Amino acid sequence: MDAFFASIEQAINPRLKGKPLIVGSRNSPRFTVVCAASYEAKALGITSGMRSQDAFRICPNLSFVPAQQDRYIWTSRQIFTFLKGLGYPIQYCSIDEFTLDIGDTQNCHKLSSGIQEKITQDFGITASIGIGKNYLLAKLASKLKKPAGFLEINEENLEDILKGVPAKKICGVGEATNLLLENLGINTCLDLYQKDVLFLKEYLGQYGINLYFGLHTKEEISISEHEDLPKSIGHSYTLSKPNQNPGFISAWFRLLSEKVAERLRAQDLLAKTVHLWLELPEFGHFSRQKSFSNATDDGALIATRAMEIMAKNGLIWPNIRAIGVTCSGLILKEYEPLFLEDKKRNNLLKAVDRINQRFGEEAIFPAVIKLTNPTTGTL
DNA sequence: TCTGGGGTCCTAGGACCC
DNA sequence: TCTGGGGTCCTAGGACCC
Repeated sequence: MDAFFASIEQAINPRLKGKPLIVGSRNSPRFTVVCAASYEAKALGITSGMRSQDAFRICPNLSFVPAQQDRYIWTSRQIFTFLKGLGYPIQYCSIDEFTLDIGDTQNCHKLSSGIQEKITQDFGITASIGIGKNYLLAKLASKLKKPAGFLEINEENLEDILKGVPAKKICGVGEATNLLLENLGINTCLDLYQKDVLFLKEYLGQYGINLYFGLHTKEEISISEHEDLPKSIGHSYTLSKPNQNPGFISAWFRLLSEKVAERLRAQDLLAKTVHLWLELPEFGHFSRQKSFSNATDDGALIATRAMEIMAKNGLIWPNIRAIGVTCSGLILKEYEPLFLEDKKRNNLLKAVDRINQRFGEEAIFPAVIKLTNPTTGTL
């Protein structure tokens, strides 16, 4: 989908249509970055990832909408369900991107325009479609004609198209890799496409091998019964200014851990590993992880473990600017707890989840994480 | 000059097992 | 205690994507 979050906001609110608009990561236009920019905003040079203050400098009468994840997730699911109904093997790539294996379907142009019309009709937004023999080429094709575009890369036009596109347009080639490629004299996608696997292996290691086969292999998407488990679930928050108050910091540990735990429980997952991530004004980024033998979906325990990791590394209430808690080592929760104490705790958490589902996300929560101003993060 | 927040994959060294 | 060889798991951190 094109400028997904911004397009949804414009579809819902007609007053925003045709206007430069950004969707911000937080409620306030200050202290936030651009999550998505409408095409009208992009035309002025506003890009996602940019600080919203800078965006306002470029365009003072920019419209601002805080991100409303629920809407985007809902729309994404509706589109996924529609695409799945077409009967081709499908893969979820990200909230606004899906891959279909259409095999040897002859008239892919007709299929594509049908999909595009349906999405525009039902949701008021546009999609771009790329066709290729594998994910990397299809994804590249979809990027080249945005918005509302269609491009097929096939054996006949492949060289013509790739020779005019810089190599860094390929998904996975970022700044560091691009610099390496430039030093090897590889500037266009075609340069990269024509290198052999041994050459790429020599200079890029395992990544070079993956890149070679990713570009050349004819790919198939298998229809797997169970959806893949996520690898990690995490939340982080940047404070408006550094803080080292133990009560304040531990409240944030708990809040982030609760958000993670809630998502674990929603997907019937337990986590074995807890990652702690901190940004310390004096030291920069700090991250440590630890695995535990008993996996958990309890926010209180996750918070305790995160704080243990901090203390074990000699950090006793350091001055903190940003804090993150992530869980990995995720396994499916297949059995209910055996012991009475665990069972009671489990039932309590389930009840809390049900109350919040019914009455809103913050209907009930541990008292220690009561924040009077979530924007500034004051207790 | 990283600004925020949510992710994935890969590397390389250490601990530990047989 | 060191000699050899094979393997897994854990951890820190880099690169990249949206």
